[in-house]
Amino acid sequence: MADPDAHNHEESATKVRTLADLAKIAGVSPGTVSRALAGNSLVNAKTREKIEAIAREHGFRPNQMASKLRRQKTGVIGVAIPLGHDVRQQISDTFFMTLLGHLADELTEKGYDLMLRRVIPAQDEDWLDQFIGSGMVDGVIVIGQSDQFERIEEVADGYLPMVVWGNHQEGQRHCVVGTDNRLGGKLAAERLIASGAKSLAFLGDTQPIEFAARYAGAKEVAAKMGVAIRALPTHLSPERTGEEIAEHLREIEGKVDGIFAATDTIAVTCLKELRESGIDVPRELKIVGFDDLPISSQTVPPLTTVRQDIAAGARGLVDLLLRRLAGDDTESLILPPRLMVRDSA
Amino acid sequence: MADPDAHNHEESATKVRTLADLAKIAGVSPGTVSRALAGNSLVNAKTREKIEAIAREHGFRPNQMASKLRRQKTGVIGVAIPLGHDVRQQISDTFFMTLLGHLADELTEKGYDLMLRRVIPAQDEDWLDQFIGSGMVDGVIVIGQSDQFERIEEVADGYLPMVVWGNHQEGQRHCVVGTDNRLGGKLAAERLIASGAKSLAFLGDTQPIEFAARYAGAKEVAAKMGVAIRALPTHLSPERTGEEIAEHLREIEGKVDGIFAATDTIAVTCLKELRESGIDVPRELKIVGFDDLPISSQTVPPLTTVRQDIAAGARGLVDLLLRRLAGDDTESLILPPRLMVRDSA
DNA sequence: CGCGTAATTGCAATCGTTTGCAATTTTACC
DNA sequence: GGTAAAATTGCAAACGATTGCAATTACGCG
Repeated sequence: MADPDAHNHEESATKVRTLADLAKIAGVSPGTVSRALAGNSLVNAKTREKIEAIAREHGFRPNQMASKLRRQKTGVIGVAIPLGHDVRQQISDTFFMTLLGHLADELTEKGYDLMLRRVIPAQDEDWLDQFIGSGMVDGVIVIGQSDQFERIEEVADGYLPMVVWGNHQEGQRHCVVGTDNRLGGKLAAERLIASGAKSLAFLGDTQPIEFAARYAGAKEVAAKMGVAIRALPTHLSPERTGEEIAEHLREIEGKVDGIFAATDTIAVTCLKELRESGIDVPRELKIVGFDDLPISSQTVPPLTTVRQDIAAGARGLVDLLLRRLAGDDTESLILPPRLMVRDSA
Repeated sequence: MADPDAHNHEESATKVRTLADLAKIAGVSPGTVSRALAGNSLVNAKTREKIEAIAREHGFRPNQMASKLRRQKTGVIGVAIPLGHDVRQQISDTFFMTLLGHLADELTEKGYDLMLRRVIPAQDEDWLDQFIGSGMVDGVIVIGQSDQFERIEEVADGYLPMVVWGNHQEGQRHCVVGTDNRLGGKLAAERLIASGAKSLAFLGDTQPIEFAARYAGAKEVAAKMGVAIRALPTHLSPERTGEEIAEHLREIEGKVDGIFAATDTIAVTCLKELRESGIDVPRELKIVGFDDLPISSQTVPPLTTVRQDIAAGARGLVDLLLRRLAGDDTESLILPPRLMVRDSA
């Protein structure tokens, strides 16, 4: 605090870059410096203060690589975003990005750094082992199972500190945090039917198991209520999606009066296309989305959607991962979805 | 390829975790294994193949920490997001997240990993030195100057491999990539005035220099055209912003007929509040935003806004950083904004 | 077949910290 | 003041890969 010249890092005659350098100046051994800087060890208070002062004066900071090598832990959590089906789909997807933001918050708070890696499994089927085996991370969070369910399962058998955002299936072996997609799908379908829809369509790719589960839930309800439902595969890549949806809409015009969109992003595009076609929502066609993105309350009409609690998801992911790092073989965490009734259905 | 049992990583009697282990099996020295796995060295082709086969069979991967320590480079680029004024403002901001996504793409493509760190300068004024001095990254990209302009300047003097997303100011020393905010502000104001606005308001926080420059540009045009303009400070934190904007709108009702929103996020909220108040856009009130987020073309009415080319920005950031890593003291890169005329003004 | 050169491989130092263990200094107490 | 116990500090061996230099082997050619 009473440091008269904290700024002259540059001026200091001798560059001190290693513990040894600093040790020489302080007149102690490197070991002592290490302990002093680590803080909690058993070093004489006066010695520590002196060392800390010198360190501050020279802007010294111990080399992390060496430290991590020696301690065999990195303090870094890897976050992988597999882009399975539609390349470039998710990295620009608001939902995943928001989740990522929350993850960054949570991890930082717990003192971990976050290493982000976008992977294209199709190009490199070894992606997960490589990330884990790289020795760069203490644990891994995978955002989205994409079409990599099996691979993740395999890895999970031999690698504890991994948690995945995605869908939970009966008997799966990897630890997952995610919304109950099937239930969400049910809520959506129930709502559509309750508000008068007689014939439903699911807009989205049914390959990814998250989406498949949403569709399955909707299908179950539709079957029970004696309502038809069909799936219209829709990609998420920003360029094609508009055109594709427009096509679908033309195709189903008059035949379908209730749309369950796999994500809000799709739903919002839908709303836009419908507005341009002069089709009234919700009178002629009802729509329910999924996610409850910030935009969804601001569309016209405001979107009825199934909410995923992203912040809770991020907290869960980090929480479980830390427990796993501590050796605990945690259970999965399934979050309840919540129907946000607004005006589109 | 002709590997009869590539799967039995687990079964392999002896765990091979180090170069030395592998070397023993292959009957060569660790040095040779290192060279063989590195690929490009001068190792006998047959020896290399044998080593690679063994490595594959045992799922061996060299320890990164050791490698990085020895080679004195990490292959990791740090990406810092300083949350200056409004904590939690930017990490959930669509614009920054999209930029981050593109950065991840670009960096991955160039073979770098990305370490993400969210920092709250107010809590830790040493954030930048700490990130750089951590020895964890070869270079740093800072997303947004926030209120940390001075600190960044200081650091830039002694640290070459840093590039910042943000605003460019006459004579600044750090290398920046960003949109010409002042010009963007001018475009916005010109558009508002051209479409008939007689009295303008700027909605946004004028503290961050990016926003300040946008406001300055608008003010310049307003002054030249003899039109009034006022700034209405608006925070970006998701919770308060709606209420705050509503308040502003009540306050200026009738007095202002043209709004320049500092970001599309603000503009979209504005549109929503106005719709609820029954104020017609653009007839009674015109609005121009900034960013051109994906949502902006889907609002009602579609938002006229100033477009920032995020992808080009990310490419520029990475490109300049790599040149700086190679020792080149690069110039800043200023991208031209583009007015996207839609229906809100 | 012998020798010179080129192609491979092995050796051993190095990157900078951490940490168990031993050595030393303090402190406490009789 | 002396001795035992406690508190500090120093020593030196890891951590695991890389790489300059030296040593060995292979190859070409007269």
